[in-house]
Amino acid sequence: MRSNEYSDKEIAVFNGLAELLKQGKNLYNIKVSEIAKAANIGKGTIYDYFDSKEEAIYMALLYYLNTEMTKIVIEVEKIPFFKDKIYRLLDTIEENIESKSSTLKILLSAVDIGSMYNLIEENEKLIDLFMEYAGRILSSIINSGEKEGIIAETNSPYYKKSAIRCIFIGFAQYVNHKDCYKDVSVDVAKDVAYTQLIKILR
Amino acid sequence: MRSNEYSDKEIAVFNGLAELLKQGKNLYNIKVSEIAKAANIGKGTIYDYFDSKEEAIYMALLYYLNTEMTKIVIEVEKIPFFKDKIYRLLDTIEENIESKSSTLKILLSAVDIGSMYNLIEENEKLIDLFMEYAGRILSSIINSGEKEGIIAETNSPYYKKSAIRCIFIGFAQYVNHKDCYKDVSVDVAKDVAYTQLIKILR
Amino acid sequence: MRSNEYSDKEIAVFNGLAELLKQGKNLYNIKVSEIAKAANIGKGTIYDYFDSKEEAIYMALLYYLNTEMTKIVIEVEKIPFFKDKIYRLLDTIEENIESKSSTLKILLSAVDIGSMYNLIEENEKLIDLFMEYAGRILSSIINSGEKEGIIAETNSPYYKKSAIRCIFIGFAQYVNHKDCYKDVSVDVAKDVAYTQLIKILR
Amino acid sequence: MRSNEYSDKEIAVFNGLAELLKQGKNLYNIKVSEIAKAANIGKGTIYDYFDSKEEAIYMALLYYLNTEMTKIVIEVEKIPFFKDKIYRLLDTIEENIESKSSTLKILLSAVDIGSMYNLIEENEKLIDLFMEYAGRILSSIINSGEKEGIIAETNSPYYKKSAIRCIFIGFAQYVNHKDCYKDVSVDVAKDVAYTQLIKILR
DNA sequence: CATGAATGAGGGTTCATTCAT
DNA sequence: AATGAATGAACCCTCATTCAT
Repeated sequence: MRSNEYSDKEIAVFNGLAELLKQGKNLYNIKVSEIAKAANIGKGTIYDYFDSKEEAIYMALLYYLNTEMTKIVIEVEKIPFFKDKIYRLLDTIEENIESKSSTLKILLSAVDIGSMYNLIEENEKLIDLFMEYAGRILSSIINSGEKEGIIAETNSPYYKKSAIRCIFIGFAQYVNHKDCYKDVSVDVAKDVAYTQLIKILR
Repeated sequence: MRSNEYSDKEIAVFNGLAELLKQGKNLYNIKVSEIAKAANIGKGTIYDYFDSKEEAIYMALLYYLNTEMTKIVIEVEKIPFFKDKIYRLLDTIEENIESKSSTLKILLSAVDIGSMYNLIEENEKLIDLFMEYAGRILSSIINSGEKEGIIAETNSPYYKKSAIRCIFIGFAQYVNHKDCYKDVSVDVAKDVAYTQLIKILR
Repeated sequence: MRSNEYSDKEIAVFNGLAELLKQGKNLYNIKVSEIAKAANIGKGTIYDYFDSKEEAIYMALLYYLNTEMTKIVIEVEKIPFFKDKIYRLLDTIEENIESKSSTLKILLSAVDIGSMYNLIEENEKLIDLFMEYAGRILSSIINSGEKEGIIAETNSPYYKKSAIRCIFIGFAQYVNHKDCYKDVSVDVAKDVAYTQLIKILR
Repeated sequence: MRSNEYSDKEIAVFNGLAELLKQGKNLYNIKVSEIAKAANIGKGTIYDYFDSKEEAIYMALLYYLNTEMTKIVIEVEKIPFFKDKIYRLLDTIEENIESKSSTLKILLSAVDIGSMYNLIEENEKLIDLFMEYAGRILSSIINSGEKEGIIAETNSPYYKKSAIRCIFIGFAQYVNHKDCYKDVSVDVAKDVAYTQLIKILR
């Protein structure tokens, strides 16, 4: 999925939308006129490239999901060691949730939200796409873990995948509700996550 | 938080809203006239009890969060044994996610969605309230686990809580995306979750 | 037109309405609920005595027009001398325009406004009624003026009446836009009015 | 205040509103959809040029007050002689009150009515503007009257102005309530007005 | 008789979409 | 191709009126 599959105007719309979301606008109140302005194009132009506002938003989410997840997948696949992969992803999760301007964060909250528009079917595609990327990341991690003898190969594939997924989601929850855990630093939370993961997978 | 804190009309609005959500209407497109119709009251009556559509929706979410979570907390606290508690909650998660008509499911997806309206602050309250209930459930589980010697008391409170939370969220993910795991039955997924939990907590 | 032609509730509505107008509420935005509250009766009760909000307002205007104008007519008719009559009316005009709480002032501005509601026909009645009272006042004045030899009887009845009317309206204009005439005191304005009147009628 | 300060659409709204008023619609019940229809534009377009219905109405009143009063002022200032000025204005008053389609008549009744909307402050501006135009007309008349020796210069400025104003308002009253004076023709009423004026000013 | 809770028609305003330029 | 002025359907909310108590 290369960006040059999209025209300049489409990219402009995607970026304009991302910009608005970063500024705190929420996806549900967003107006076409705002998108057009943020994209520096005329309102009518959006309708030359998209059939509706909803489609434009959906395409933007899709674009960013691909862009951002591809970056992460590539990055993780480049890291040779299990532990480094895990910590890199914990860092990524932290950054993306903490940062107001993380397109991924917006995406992740948007994914479930897509249903707001009558794009439920399309929404499924977004989720599936995300799962696909997640699958690739999990595979890469399991690969390393097994090579390094950290993961007991007797565990079922589901067991292994769900274990890793759980740990990441658990950490994401921590970051999301950090203020509920004032006595737990981020580094401690990461170490806890890693320790738990090791225990499960052994 | 007893229901008789609310007037009949308020309850009617809450139920009407739940009804609509169960029917697949989504929270973002919902119209006041639909709510009124579903609640079997006049449109204007809503405004005798709530200041705005948004407030009505927020109050409904709050009401159901309290109602449903209270039920679950009470149920869990009545169960004496660790393992039974875990399996009961796994069942609850399964039921709530599977069932189109689960108000809790709607709630959980709505909670993060509440931000759509300009009730972000109120939305925080909803999340905090959920976290509070979740905390009570976790405490009850940990209590049993420690009594029964399943949970090593040397683990930090955060370690214990996050472990349990992770496992539940992980299972919720499974149920949500069941079709991605066609070779894994629900019972297997539950057993995996329990096994993982035991491993982490030991 | 004695007040005992009206029931207590009707009087309550009239007074409530007057109260609201004195408080600066304007006749066009006034709500039935406000009238009911000001009248210390239930909203529904108004409909036991009036067919509609508009009718209630119209009846109140009529009531006050009668009440206030009757007072003025009686007062003027009691005064024996031409000059005193004129000055008494100039005083009355001043008081009524100056005072925020003058029901007559409200009435006079309301009279032309009555057309707002679809009571144009009724509005005509209000104006006619006012003209009738005005006619009695003018007659009384002319009577005195002629007896005292201030008014030349050779003038036509229209000439005489219009002269007096003009002078009063002119003074009313002065009071209404007093801030445009900062160098003219009220007493001077009254004297000017009287002087002009004498000149015309002679 | 030239009309090209306004866009075509604004003028269309002004004219549409005037049209509606001429048709007997009253300012208080007027609907945005009616204005739009009368202006031959879409309802939404009004909101591209005005912030609210009230603002649109206020701007229309302002526009017509300026337009109509400017016309009258220019006309009067062109007339060289005192008597002709007076009779011209009496004619103008007659025409404007008689004609259902006089925008000025509508304006004058609207000016005091403006208070209905919450534009009381703006309403003041309208009245002040009217007074300003009226002041120019009075000055022009007095100027001629003094040159021609009709007005005794010993009279105070207020005396002179209020005299003229009174006469005009008095005549306006006659026209407004013509049916109360069935034995007085318009021409007689004008002559009476002029005679009275001469008497006062001498 | 008196009430005020309930109603729903109605209207101001917004904003996605169109289309003439 | 690109625009943004214009549109009008849609929807939230108000408030005059009703009617069960």
